[in-house]
Amino acid sequence: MSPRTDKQNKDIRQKMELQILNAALDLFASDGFEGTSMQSIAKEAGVSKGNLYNYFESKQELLKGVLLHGLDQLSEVMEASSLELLTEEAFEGAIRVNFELIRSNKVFWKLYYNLFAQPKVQVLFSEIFNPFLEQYLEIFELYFENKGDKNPKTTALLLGSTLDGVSLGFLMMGDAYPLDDIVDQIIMKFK
Amino acid sequence: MSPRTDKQNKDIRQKMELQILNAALDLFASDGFEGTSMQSIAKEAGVSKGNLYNYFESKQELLKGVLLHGLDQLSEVMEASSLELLTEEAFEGAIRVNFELIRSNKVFWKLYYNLFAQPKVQVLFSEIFNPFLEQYLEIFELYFENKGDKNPKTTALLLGSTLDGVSLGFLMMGDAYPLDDIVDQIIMKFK
Amino acid sequence: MSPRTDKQNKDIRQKMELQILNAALDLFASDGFEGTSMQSIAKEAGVSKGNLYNYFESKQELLKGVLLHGLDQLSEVMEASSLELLTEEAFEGAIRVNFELIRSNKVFWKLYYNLFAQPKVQVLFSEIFNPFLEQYLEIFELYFENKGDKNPKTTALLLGSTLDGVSLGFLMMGDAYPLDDIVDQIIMKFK
Amino acid sequence: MSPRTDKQNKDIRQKMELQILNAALDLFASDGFEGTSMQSIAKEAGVSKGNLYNYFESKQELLKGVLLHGLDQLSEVMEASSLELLTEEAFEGAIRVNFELIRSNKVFWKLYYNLFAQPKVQVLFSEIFNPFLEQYLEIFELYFENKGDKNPKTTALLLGSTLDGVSLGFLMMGDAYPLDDIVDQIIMKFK
DNA sequence: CATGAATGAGGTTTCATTCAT
DNA sequence: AATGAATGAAACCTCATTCAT
Repeated sequence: MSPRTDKQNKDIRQKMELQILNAALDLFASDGFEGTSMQSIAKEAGVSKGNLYNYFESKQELLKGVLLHGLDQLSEVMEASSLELLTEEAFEGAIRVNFELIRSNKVFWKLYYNLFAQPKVQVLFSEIFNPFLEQYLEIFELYFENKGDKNPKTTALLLGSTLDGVSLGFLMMGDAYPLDDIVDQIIMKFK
Repeated sequence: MSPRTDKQNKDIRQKMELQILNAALDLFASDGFEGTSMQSIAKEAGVSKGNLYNYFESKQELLKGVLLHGLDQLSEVMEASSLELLTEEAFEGAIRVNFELIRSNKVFWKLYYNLFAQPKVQVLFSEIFNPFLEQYLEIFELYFENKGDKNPKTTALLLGSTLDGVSLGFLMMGDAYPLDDIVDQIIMKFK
Repeated sequence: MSPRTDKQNKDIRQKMELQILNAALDLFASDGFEGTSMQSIAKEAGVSKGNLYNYFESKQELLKGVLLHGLDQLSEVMEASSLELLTEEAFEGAIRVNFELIRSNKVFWKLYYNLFAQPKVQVLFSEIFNPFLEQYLEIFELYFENKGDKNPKTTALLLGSTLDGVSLGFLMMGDAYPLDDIVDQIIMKFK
Repeated sequence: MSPRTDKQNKDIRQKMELQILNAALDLFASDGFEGTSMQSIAKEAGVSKGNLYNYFESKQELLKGVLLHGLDQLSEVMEASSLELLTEEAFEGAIRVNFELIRSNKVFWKLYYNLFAQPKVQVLFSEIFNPFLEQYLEIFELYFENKGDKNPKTTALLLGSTLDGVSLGFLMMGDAYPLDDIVDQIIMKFK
């Protein structure tokens, strides 16, 4: 009956926070942000409604938390591919990794593209993902520039948009979408 | 003392319906389907809330009306491009026309991509656009097949996804997006 | 193209009124008063909503019309059985006729008992049916008094309530209710 | 700082639920089911509209709650009269008790007969009361059969309908209805 | 940090009735 | 007498958030 140590408290808090984030991610992705109630998140996460607000001070903040958490996980994987110049192999690898990431966390990416064109949360969305996206684009731009492309910026944008379009198609159509073949073609067309 | 003639009523109905459809399109596109209230549509259209329901029997039906109306306008323009085999010029023309359409009706296409990944209305969305999309894909598939492509279906899918991605990028970024250059590149890569 | 004569106009009006009354009766009986919309009555009767109000100035008035019309039809049949003293045969006949009436116009009686215990329309209901019911009771009272009953009023009330209860049961249960046998028993118990 | 204990919460819920049920019973009985708004129930019960829905998830469910609560109270009283064969005294007692119950909870029975012939809630009504009514009928059937009645089923039905009619009359007319005398007569006629 | 009862604004929809013609 | 477009109040219900404990 001794009081919990600080560390214990922190652990508990962290675990709870993770439960909430996971529950929210699942529900936001499958029912949409507006279509998900705080009630249902609380239930799914095994928390009381009131307690939810001790972890995230509003629904918007919770969404922000979910997105940041997803980005965190992403960053861990991508640490390596920093701002260096890509070799051809590294370029191909980056493309393939990109889709591995999507395949391994479909739910997160469904949410991502669900929010992509949603005006109501666009500011939040941009705040979070723009730095990430810009870095991505820069790496590609550098790569194309180095290959002698006259319009490396445009090509990088096109590649980015292609990745978006293909990701979206894969996420919507599921296994009917021949992702591997398509990735091969993308690489062929851009490498 | 005499009742309105049928023609008068028809005129009123048509004009009002159009007002409502336009108001709804604007608001759905800018605030999202769930984020738009029937109240606000009524106000924007200059109708009473109640009268809205004399024209569309539910919010869903109104959305359906908006989408079908957009598709109608589209079909008028695209009548020509029937299921014939495309020449290289026709192929290039089809791609360019595709983006002309988007440029000329950004609001509609914002709504389109806004709904694309929204679970709550996905069934309705598919019902309306799938036939249209499948026809599109078939035409491209035929074109690639005729060019000797071993995987015409895959290439057509990739092209479709690329168009989606680029459209989305253009709609989100606006004039900062170098659409013309990108379209040129798409044509180069696929022609 | 000569203008309609007054008589023609009256005929048309009468016919239309009847159509409305019948439509309203059907719908009130099957969906309840509050559950029936003026819209649906108009449709069923083949009139426009607006025109409905040229015949009955409100929903309440229309209900009143329906009830009065039903009572009218009733009175036609019952004219004979005026306030005279009943013989035993006439008494038995009256009971049997009562149920013939119900059998021959179930819809009206469904509405009758539907409204019976509905506070919202009770005033209207009483206004219309009380005179009729009181007359009925008086005849029975007279009959029982003449038979030497010490409490003819009470017996008449009990008979009235029994008729109500049996009618209600028959209307609710339909053919599963052995109406004929029950009527025989009522007559045996009261004659 | 500490949360309410489970017991406290349970107490609050129980008390509130009872308040709501009572308010709803009163209003449903006096204004009808369709004629009563959730708003008015909330006000009468001293709850907010929203909180009402924490207790009953729809208006229909609230009605169900009201009916089940009434039936519960009934069952407490009637436990004794199980499926045994009735003696003449017990039979007379059952009839008298029946009306005691009605006298002691007029509001509930007003609602009962108000719903009896209402199409919109008939399914719910049957679900709740049929088992109860069938048991009642069976007991009477048994009693009449044992007395040598050739048509015990019919007689039981007639008795049931008579009880309905008399209850209805009493509830509608109030003290002007000579209930005691009438009950005596019912017993005389059926015993 | 934890609970769940409570609030109240706002959402979609229905409908009796009026009105211009 | 006839039409159906239009109104606006009111109905049911949901939900993010707060609060007492």
